[in-house]
Amino acid sequence: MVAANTNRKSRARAEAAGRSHDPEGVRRDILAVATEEFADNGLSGARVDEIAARTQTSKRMIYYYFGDKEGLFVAVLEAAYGRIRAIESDLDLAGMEPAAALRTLTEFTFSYQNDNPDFVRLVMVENIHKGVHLARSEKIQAVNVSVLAVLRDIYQRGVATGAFKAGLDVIDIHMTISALAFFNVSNRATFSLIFKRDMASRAALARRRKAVADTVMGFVRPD
Amino acid sequence: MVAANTNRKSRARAEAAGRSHDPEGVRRDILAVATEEFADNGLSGARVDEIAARTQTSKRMIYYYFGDKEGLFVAVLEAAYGRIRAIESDLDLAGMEPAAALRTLTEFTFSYQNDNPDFVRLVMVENIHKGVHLARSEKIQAVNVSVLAVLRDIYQRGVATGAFKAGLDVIDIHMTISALAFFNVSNRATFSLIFKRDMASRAALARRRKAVADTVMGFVRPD
DNA sequence: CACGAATTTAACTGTTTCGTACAAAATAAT
DNA sequence: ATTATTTTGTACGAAACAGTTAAATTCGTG
Repeated sequence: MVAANTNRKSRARAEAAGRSHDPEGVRRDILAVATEEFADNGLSGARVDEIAARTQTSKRMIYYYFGDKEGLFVAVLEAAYGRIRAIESDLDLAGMEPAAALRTLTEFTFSYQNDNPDFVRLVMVENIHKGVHLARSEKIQAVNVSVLAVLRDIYQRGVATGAFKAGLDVIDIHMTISALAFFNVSNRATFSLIFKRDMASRAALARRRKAVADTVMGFVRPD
Repeated sequence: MVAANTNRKSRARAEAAGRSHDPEGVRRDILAVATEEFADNGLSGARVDEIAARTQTSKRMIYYYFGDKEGLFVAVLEAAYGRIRAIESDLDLAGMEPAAALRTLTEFTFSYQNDNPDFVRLVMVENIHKGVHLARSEKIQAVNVSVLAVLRDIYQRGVATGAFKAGLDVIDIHMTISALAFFNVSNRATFSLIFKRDMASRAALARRRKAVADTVMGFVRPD
């Protein structure tokens, strides 16, 4: 009942000395490369051979650990969703004043998506495929509901103090935040091309982040 | 200087009688099928053989008219952008009161994107590919700036009457409208899966359309 | 109606790509 | 010591796939 080679000591040794048995390290290596490859080229566009070539290991190991290409994609999605959840739970918004908390949450979401275009692009790819891989994964389903709890707390406190308009749907608010943050990454190529607008520079991001936060605050503002 | 087989009479005859030479009809047929196929499966995921099989014509004609798979994709994008521009220019917002005009424009955009998921999905696909096909097409570049002129007129009139807050960027407003309308289609699969929210029913769309319009109005509303 | 240009048909080519087979060895757990 | 897990490496099969060759048909035009 002891976890195989996953305890800290043996793993650390394996990595440091370049030892040969390090299943978790191999998985991480494959997942990191596959994340980039799927984010760049989509599910059909990504090449298993190319992923294998860019890892420290071989194609054989991809199939050993992930079964097939789609299994690898599911694992990549799970890892990506896992990362954002881990970071989200680090935010301490319960102690802040409602308006400040909502603005902070919005700006954090915006910054996270912009700092992690691979996550956004994976979600785009998964949506092109109608969410079938997400649906297949049990791990992910429970993940993102935690954001809603945080937001619900902020909103209810805001309504109580009169800072926010009553009667809004928390999922609506979340959708608005997500949409505005997501679009800046997902549609950057076509939008900036058509409207000749830089969307990736530090200054442009700061400007847009403020506009997005203002938009969200405008939505919850009482009449 | 007379256009070959493209005048109305001969085309109509060709279609009606099932005649063999009908270049424009063949192009339309291919484009219609390819639009669905690319929107469903992405650029790499779409299969030329599958597109060919679903047309009335053969694979060879795809290459005859569009050169290669990417050429076909560019043509599909051009046609999709062309359609939205054609409809947008039909809206008569110049005569409306600024607030009503902005709300109408927002709701129209929302409805158009939701009624035309293939358009949204094509734009997603193109963004996965960093906009390289859009960049290659001269036709599209000039297209979408017309929306900005309409929006600029509305906004300036609204500022003049005091209905809107001054100092906003028209592209920012457009981006907000686009993001909120787009997301409802682009991320429907993953979002509705995670948050167990129906986003496609008539009632859900009406609700969300109002929320989106309220959000936009909140953004331009004076302090 | 002749003749060159445009359009269409049908079978074919060569490569890419996912996934596996085979054969064996190093390492870890018990 | 023995059993299970992890790793290496190459080569290969079979299907999927984008794109082509070449000839035939139809059409506009003089």
